[in-house]
Amino acid sequence: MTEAPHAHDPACPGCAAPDLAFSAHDHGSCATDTLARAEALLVARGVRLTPVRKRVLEILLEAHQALGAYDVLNRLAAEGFGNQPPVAYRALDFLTEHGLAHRIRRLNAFVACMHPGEVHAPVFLICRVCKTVAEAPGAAVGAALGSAAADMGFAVERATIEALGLCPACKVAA
Amino acid sequence: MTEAPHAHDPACPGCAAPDLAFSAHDHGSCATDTLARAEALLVARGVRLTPVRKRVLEILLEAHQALGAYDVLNRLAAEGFGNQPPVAYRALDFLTEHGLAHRIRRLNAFVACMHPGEVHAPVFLICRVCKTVAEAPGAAVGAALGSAAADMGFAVERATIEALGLCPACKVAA
DNA sequence: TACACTATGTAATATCATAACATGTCAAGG
DNA sequence: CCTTGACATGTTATGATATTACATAGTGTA
Repeated sequence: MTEAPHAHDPACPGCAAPDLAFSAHDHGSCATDTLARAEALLVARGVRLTPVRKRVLEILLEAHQALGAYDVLNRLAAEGFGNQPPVAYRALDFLTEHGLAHRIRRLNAFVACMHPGEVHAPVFLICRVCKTVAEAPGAAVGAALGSAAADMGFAVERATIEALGLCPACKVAA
Repeated sequence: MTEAPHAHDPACPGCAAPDLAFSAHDHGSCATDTLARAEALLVARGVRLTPVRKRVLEILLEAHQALGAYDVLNRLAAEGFGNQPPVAYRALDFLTEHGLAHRIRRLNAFVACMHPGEVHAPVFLICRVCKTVAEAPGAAVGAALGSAAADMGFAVERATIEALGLCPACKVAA
């Protein structure tokens, strides 16, 4: 991580994000932890966390919120990496395939996964006011979906489950 | 409907689509029924099913599968309606807002809703082989999602639930 | 008719994503 | 050590999806 750890700041949109969700926490440590876990995981799989890929993962972790591919690209370009879309998309695709990042289709954006390696059917909660994206445990939802699909003879392989609504903070404010 | 009713044809991708899902049925009648229900519903709400809107709904019903906005636009343009994107997007947005159509985010596409007026948290099953989109009953999935979200203090307002996998026919073929 | 309201048409542009190909990097086998 | 093959990155170009802004036209009502 290049960003120093910092305490919870209600003005920071990232402060209600994945895994630690809508509660105070230390960005720096959760990000470094995640990055370390990610590296170990990829080594175990025999694939490489190259500079671009690593930097993209760091960018997502630092932002601690959903970023568009072009947001990521701009930051990469500013640091001397290639400045064409495929540079960002390739790294994001790689991270997504390996479960280190998730795509939020509703936002055309990507977030770092906060618990890489663990099996999880991700469920995303998107606050329509502050745009914060939280990753909720999705086992029960996934099971319900699998069951509804099975009733129709359909076999689920992947699922996109995204809820739009109000996070606790914005609910209070409203 | 401008398309004549026809019996189930395994070669027709629409023949495994919303509501009647993955089983044989009569396209013409399910489409005309749906259109009639839609009209009644809008009259009751005091909004207008104008020519463009009606035609877009018909196009979706005829296609009986997910169509991109530009697919819809091309058909409209061929029939003398405007040929700029807003023409299609406005009609599609209107239909979506009134529950007459749904947006499939994974496909950047739209499908006609087969049971307008009924409250339903739509769940979509997308076959990765034949691209067919089916709408499954989503009450249980929605409830699970609402509950998982509530545990984190998040209030769900809308949800996107889309599963990618294999439909019965393609499962057998594989 | 005049007015307000809604809907449609059109131009221009923004945003998101991929195909195709050239170049560079690196480690394993000769 | 050097070749070779696999993988990764850089770059050009283009395609696909979506929106903003403004002009025009229809609709119902006072």
